[in-house]
Formats: sequence, C-alpha cells, structure tokens
Amino acid sequence: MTYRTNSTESENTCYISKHESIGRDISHIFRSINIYLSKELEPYGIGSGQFPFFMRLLYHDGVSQETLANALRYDRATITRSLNKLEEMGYVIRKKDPADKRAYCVHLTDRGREMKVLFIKISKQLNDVILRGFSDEEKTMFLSMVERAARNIAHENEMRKASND
Amino acid sequence: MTYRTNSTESENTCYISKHESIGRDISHIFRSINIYLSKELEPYGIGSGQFPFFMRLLYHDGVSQETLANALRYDRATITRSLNKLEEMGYVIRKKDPADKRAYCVHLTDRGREMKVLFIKISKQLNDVILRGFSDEEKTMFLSMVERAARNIAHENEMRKASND
DNA sequence: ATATATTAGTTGCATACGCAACAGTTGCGA
DNA sequence: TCGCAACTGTTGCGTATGCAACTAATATAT
Repeated sequence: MTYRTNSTESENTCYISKHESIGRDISHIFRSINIYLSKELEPYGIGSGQFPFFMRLLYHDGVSQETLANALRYDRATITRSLNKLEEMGYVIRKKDPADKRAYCVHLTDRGREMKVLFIKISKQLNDVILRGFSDEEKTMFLSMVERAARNIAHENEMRKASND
Repeated sequence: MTYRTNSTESENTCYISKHESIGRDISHIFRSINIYLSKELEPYGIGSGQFPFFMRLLYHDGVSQETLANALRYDRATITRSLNKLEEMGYVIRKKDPADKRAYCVHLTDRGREMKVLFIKISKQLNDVILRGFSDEEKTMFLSMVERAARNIAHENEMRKASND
C-alpha cells in the first residue's frame, strides 16, 4: 500500500506513493459517515448535517450560534440553516440573549433532550464501526493523529486567509 | 484530549470521551481540504470536487466512468457531473467505447496532461500540510489507519445495503 | 431466440456547505 | 458622545454529493 515509485516524478516522501493521498481516504470516510448517519437518523427527521450540532448542544446547551460555529469549525451560514431545520422539527429553540440583542441562546427542547441516550448510542456505534479491528492503543493514537491533522490543515487555511488582509 | 468521563452515561471505551468523536475531526479535515483545494485550483477553473478524478486519470487514462466511480467510491452521478465540468474546461474527452456502446473511455486531453506536474505538486503539498509535524513512522501508520477506517465504514454501509434486498 | 436481469450513463431532486453581501448591535477610541 | 470597527445572524448564490428513476445496451437464462 505504501511503496517507492520508480517514475520520473519520484518523490522524497517515500512513505506515500504518488497514487496515494490522504485526502482520498478522508473523503471516503466522510462521505461514508454521511451515508451511515443519514440512514440512522432518518426516522427522527434529521440529516447527517444536523447531527454534529445536536450532539454539541447535548453537552453545551444555551450557547450562541457563533460559539457553536467556532467550536465545530463550521461557517455561520451552515449553523443558521441547520438550526432552522432542528427548530422546525421541534428539537431546538432559539431564545434572544438578553445581554446581547444580536445573539441567540440556543437550547434543546424537552424533545431534543429526550434523544440524548439514543444519539449517544448512535455516535458510539459509529465510532465502533470506524475503529473496528483497531487495538486500544491504535484507537488512542488514531484519534490523536486525526486531531493533529485537522489542526494542521485548518491552521494552514487560517494563515493563508490572514495573509490576504 | 482523551479522558475518562464521570457521567452517568460513562462508556467502556475510555479511549474516547463522550464529547469526542472521530467524525467531527474527519469532517473538519474534509471541509478544510475542500477549502484548500478550491483556492489552489481556482486559477485553472476546476473545483475541489474534480480533483480526485483528475488525479486518477493522470495514472489510469482511458477507463470507463463506472471504473472511475468504483475506484474512488463515488456515486455514478457525481462522476458524470464532474466529467462534464472537466470536459467543458477542455481537460478531458469522452470517447465511445467501441467494444461496449453503453460506455465511454475517458481520456485526458493534451491540456489535461499538461497539468500533471503541477497537480502532483499541489497534491503533495496538501499531504505535507496535513502531516506537518508527523514523524515518518507516524505518517506511515496514519495512512494505513485512515485506509483501514475507510474500509471499515464503507464495508458496514455495503453490508447494510445488501441486507435490504 | 426471446424475455428478463444487469450494466453504463444521465437527470431530477434533496441535502450539506462555504463565501460574500447585508442588517442590526455592540464596543471602543478620538 | 459620536463615529467607525467588530460582531451576530440571515440570505443569495454556487459547488459537491447521494439516491431514485430513467434510457440504452449487454448479458443471461430458459
């Protein structure tokens, strides 16, 4: 799976073949997760896109949309639209922040909180599927490396955006 | 970053906190890659979605769309639309397969092949950004684990689909 | 040989997402 | 305190993607 190439464009990074790229597999995982979650969540009328925000609210209730966006690294517009959906479905309610008329405090409703045990189970099962066959050590290492990789690429994008000032 | 929880829903998988999920970071990497590639490829009139197919064609020219879809694990409809874009831009040409009137043989044009060195460089730089700070050993291990994770979740989806027969 | 199943590709529809432009608030410096 | 910068949220627009239904062509079974 990783091998040296003998092409004219041979690389100094021999741990990665010229056909191989991390992005390909990351994309594959991401798209597979969306398919998995779409089916799991379909009975509850929510899509894979709302799940991360829902899960976040289960542990950080009452925050602003901006806080939610920053925590999960999504665009503010995506938050707005995801919460519209969750509010329509009755899982979430926006309350005006009395201390800042610009902002909302986003709360789960009773119906939203009722999903907690189920959604934690779905989230855990998904992790178990993804990490099937991994030893405990490998799981720990993988989680740590995925997190580092995410920071790396996100940081690069931020640096590039900042230099366009 | 990974720690035991003391909640009532404490889990037996102590290597992963209940707030933590692989999907969150995978999603973050995927979305960051798309932002990165969109900016890198913008001068050439192609988007992040076309890049995987373009890269594949650089090493596997003349295959059918079905083959392309299977190799990269995309839906056939996505292939069709991505190739439409690449063909409009003059990077790709579809030729009718003489042996199978249903299928095309998808070829890069001269203009497409001209991008080879540049796009390999972009791909390599992206890998370097993502793996910044990883040792060679860690890079090898990470690539292998990402690949295993992708197989795991994709296999699960296939099993579930097959059971709905 | 013909009917049926499978395969390759396309299109309509729906969802997820980012960016830019905008409106309403807030905060800070002159 | 006034005015401008920064911040919160929304909306329009474009792109990426999957599924289902469809057409045309091929393969298989009877």
